[in-house]
Amino acid sequence: MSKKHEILEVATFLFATKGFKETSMGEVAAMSDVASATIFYHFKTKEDLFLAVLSSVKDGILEEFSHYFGEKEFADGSALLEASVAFYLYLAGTRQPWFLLLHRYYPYKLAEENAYCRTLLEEIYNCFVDIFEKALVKGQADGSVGSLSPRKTALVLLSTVDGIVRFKNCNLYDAGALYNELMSLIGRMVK
Amino acid sequence: MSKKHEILEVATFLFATKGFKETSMGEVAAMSDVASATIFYHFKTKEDLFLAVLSSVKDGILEEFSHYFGEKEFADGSALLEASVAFYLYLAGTRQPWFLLLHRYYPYKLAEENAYCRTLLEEIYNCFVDIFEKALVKGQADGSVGSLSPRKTALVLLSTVDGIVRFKNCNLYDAGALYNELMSLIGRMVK
DNA sequence: CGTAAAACTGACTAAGCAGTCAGTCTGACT
DNA sequence: AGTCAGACTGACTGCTTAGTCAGTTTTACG
Repeated sequence: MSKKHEILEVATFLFATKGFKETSMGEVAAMSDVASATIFYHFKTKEDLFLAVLSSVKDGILEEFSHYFGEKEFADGSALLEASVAFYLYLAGTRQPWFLLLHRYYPYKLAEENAYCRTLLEEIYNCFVDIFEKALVKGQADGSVGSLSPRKTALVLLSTVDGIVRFKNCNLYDAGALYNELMSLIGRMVK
Repeated sequence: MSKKHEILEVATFLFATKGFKETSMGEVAAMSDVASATIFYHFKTKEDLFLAVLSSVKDGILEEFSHYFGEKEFADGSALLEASVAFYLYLAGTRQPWFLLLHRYYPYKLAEENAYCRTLLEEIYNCFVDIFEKALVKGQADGSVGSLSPRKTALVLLSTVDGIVRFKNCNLYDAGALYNELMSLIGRMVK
């Protein structure tokens, strides 16, 4: 593994688990087995390193998405919707650092003044909203979903699953224990 | 206003809008029109100051809650549930700093090693979950809510509204635009 | 091999930070 | 007036940190 890639992986982990300000470049360097000046050779500033991390997270999410939905076929919109929720929860379980990162405030603060950061966040969240919206539209076409605004409903659905993942990552309660309840509630919600 | 109280108000605002690590004691002192040593006279450490802030937020939430639900009567559980969601959104609008604070990761990180912090967070979230749960139980008694697990459903509802508030505070999309949709979706969800 | 660019590093700097301390000020009570 | 406790402060310290730089090592290639 190239040192640049190693730095990126370590930084992803530390920014996610400790936070941006709480992570020092020296720490990243030590864990990457690299001199701290090496980080500044590959990434101009600490903020630059963060943007590279966020970009790699975006790439990872888009890749996982196409891998998960790539070849599968779904009976109807309702089944696709359920699979979409399951995908989100699966991703949050296997890629916890990504979600820890996205549940911190720093990226959104940075997005206020940094257009590139804003773009990255929009791509990530649009991806998620689109998954839900497409399932709802498909469901309305085949009759498995009732009449409602697909976009707005998708946003509410994303809020719900994202909220559950956040609470889980904050150790407030367990997402797994809510899985069945969540699915039946969502089913009734969009019927 | 006593200087101690002034410090607490300024710290609440700064911890909420900038974050714990990103806020310096010097900054709090300057905005409170106080010498920085004065803060350390009233609060032993920066962490202590944060806990005092969180505690005052908890008190504020409990007070707002009893004020809002104090004398009102509700036709049925369904109406109470709607009022509960409205209360959460109202609070998030009028007391944005409280929610910005609660949507940061720092308090939950601190809660892992600090029992007092954990207690404060539990009191806050139990308050919210209880509001929803009580409405659902009342609704099941009067028939306006279907058969479902009140506690688990309350957790899902809290995730939903909390998720919407977070997205709004992160400038991802507007909670207001979703109000009507949200209410009708929740209504269908618990029917 | 030679050499030039790219990758990497140790030693450094300047700034910002939480927290301390010795002492001053204020106001209440005698 | 005297005194005493609590409120407050300026000046300081020791530590951490992002970022720099001049120089060394590694790599790619003719």
